[in-house]
Amino acid sequence: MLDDRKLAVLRAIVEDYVSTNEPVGSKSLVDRHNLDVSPATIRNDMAVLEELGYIVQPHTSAGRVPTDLGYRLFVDRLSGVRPFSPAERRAIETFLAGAYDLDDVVMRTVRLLAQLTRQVAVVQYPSLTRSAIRHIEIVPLADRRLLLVLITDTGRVEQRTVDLPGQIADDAITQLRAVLNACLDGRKLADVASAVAELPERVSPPDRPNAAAVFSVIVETLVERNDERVVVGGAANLTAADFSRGLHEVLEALEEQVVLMRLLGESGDQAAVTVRIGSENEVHGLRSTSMVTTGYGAGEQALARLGVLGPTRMDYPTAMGAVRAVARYVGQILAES
Amino acid sequence: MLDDRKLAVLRAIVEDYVSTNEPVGSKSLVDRHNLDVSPATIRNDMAVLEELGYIVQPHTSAGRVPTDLGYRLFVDRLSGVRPFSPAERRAIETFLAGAYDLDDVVMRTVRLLAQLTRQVAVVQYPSLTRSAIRHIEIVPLADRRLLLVLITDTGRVEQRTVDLPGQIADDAITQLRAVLNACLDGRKLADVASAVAELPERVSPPDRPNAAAVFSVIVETLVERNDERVVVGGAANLTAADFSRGLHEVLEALEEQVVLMRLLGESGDQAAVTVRIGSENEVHGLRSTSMVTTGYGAGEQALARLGVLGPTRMDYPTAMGAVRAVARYVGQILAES
DNA sequence: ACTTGGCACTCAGGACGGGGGAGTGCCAGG
DNA sequence: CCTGGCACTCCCCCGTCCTGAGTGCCAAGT
Repeated sequence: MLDDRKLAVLRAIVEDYVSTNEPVGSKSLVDRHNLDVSPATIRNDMAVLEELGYIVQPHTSAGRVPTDLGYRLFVDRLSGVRPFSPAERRAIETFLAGAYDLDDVVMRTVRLLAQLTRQVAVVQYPSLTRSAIRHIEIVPLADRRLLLVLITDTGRVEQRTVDLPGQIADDAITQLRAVLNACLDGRKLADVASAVAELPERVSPPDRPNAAAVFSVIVETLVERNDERVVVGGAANLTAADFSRGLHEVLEALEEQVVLMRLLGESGDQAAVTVRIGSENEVHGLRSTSMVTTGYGAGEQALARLGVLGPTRMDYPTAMGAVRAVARYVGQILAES
Repeated sequence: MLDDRKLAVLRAIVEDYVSTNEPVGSKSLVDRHNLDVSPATIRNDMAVLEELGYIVQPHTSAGRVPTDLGYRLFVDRLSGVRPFSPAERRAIETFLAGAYDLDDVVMRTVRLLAQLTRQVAVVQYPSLTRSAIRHIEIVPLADRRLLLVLITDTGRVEQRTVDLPGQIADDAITQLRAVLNACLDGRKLADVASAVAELPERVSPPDRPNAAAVFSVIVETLVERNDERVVVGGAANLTAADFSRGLHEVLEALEEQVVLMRLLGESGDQAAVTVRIGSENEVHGLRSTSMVTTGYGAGEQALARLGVLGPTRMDYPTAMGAVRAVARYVGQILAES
């Protein structure tokens, strides 16, 4: 059904279309790539490819354009991941190495990805749940209000205000701080919920209502409210691709943190680079875009995901290479700090 | 030179053009607004207005379009600020009141502004330099590395890692923490630099090199590196206005924090709503956009600025009203927390 | 069973060419 | 100073034509 030449034709169509943005016809195909057969032969192959749903023609008497299915076949079987040259790798590394805190790492990563791929870059903040607590700080703000600051071993700092049911004395705060740090330091955040459950008995009875308020905020922050932020960059690159009328929808989708989270999260394998093409995205406004994502993290386990988003007509090998390389180096940076 | 009717004509032209996005002619003017004179009279007025540079016609035998100068006159003398109805105010208030921390306040503010004005919203994080230190925390991360966390009375939390020249003992950290909090708590950040200068003598000599490293990071963070972040939202609204080819440039400018800072910062009066129209923006890519900004802050002094950005063809009264109202309520929220 | 050249066919897109219409400037009269 | 009338100017829309790239099909060649 799909002999080698037909696959080669599909690959050629994808490559040409990606680089020229024009439907590609049989004649220009044989010219550009050195397939040593005649245009007529190619036409027959293209007819088959079209029948199978890998390509379409926008209108009669026009060249062919890959379908989502065609791109899918392309990334799955026809294209590798373009590896990055040592020079490029060095550039990535030095660019990221200059960062001085987590926010900065994330910002730099977004910029870097956007610039490397000339697409929209999307980076999720390292997840809380996989990391461990390094320190908890409590600061009185007002009479019945505290500021709770949580520092994780990935360098992330979470802050939350707590409204207390009653007054609280300074030494009670000191006690509470000691208890919290004694019991929670070094705990994986995933385990915190259960650890917190046994805390109340360590607090002197009169302070328990206040302590309970603090505890519930901790649990809420870390476990239930899984509000990973997602940072987007390079939106200007969207104007290069012509989404005709859809650009508005794409931009809208990019502003919905929830939507982005879903897109990033729905990938199977954490370590591998995964590609979601066009209609494979369930999000309505992104039916004509593709996402290339992968997990990243300090060490082995993935803490979060990052990737790029662009038109389905995208240079997948390069995008995949960039995403993979950047993820790797961000992981290194995070592991070091 | 500019009698009342001519001003009325200019106002009418601006209003019509803003709402229809089409060059407005003499006839449609007298129809829509009840100027009780004939089209010919209006034509004469328009000729004068054109001569003075307030309006132009895109081509002969077309209606007139306001120039930047025209809009300028409009906002300065012809339009007030559209006040918001009590219902709208309540909506703003309740929307913002749900926020649980500073990040959330800023995010909500951006969304709110974008939605109210259907333009791009721009919100600067509350400035550090105007606020005071509420607490400083030091947490050992590794052998020769500390995490420094600064909490300000505006609820902002700054974090920075410090690389130390030498080892540091736990009790030295405790001492350092005590010294810092004793001397800096409640200080305005603007005064911190001088306060820090006298700190070294309070530290026991052997620890001074390490302490110095910490102090220099503090000063650097708070004073020299004035890295106020700017958050942008509602970029999708740009697609409604037709920037033909310039949309790319606008999006690019919006991704440059530095550019945004300059735009927000360059305003004179902190409290008033200021408008910068088209070519009044020195930034290259934003020559066809206008910005409406104002300062906001807890209490009287402005901590930072916020505003909206859109095409020069913008509903200025509404935009100004929205910016003013939102700034006011954000200030309230900040003052409370 | 493929491949190839030939041939007729299709259609998007650019060039050309009128109207139609909205708008203007000017002028003479109120 | 305002007004109606009038001639004029272009943009824009619409229909027409034409060209060129590309296709599908077929009959002949390997």
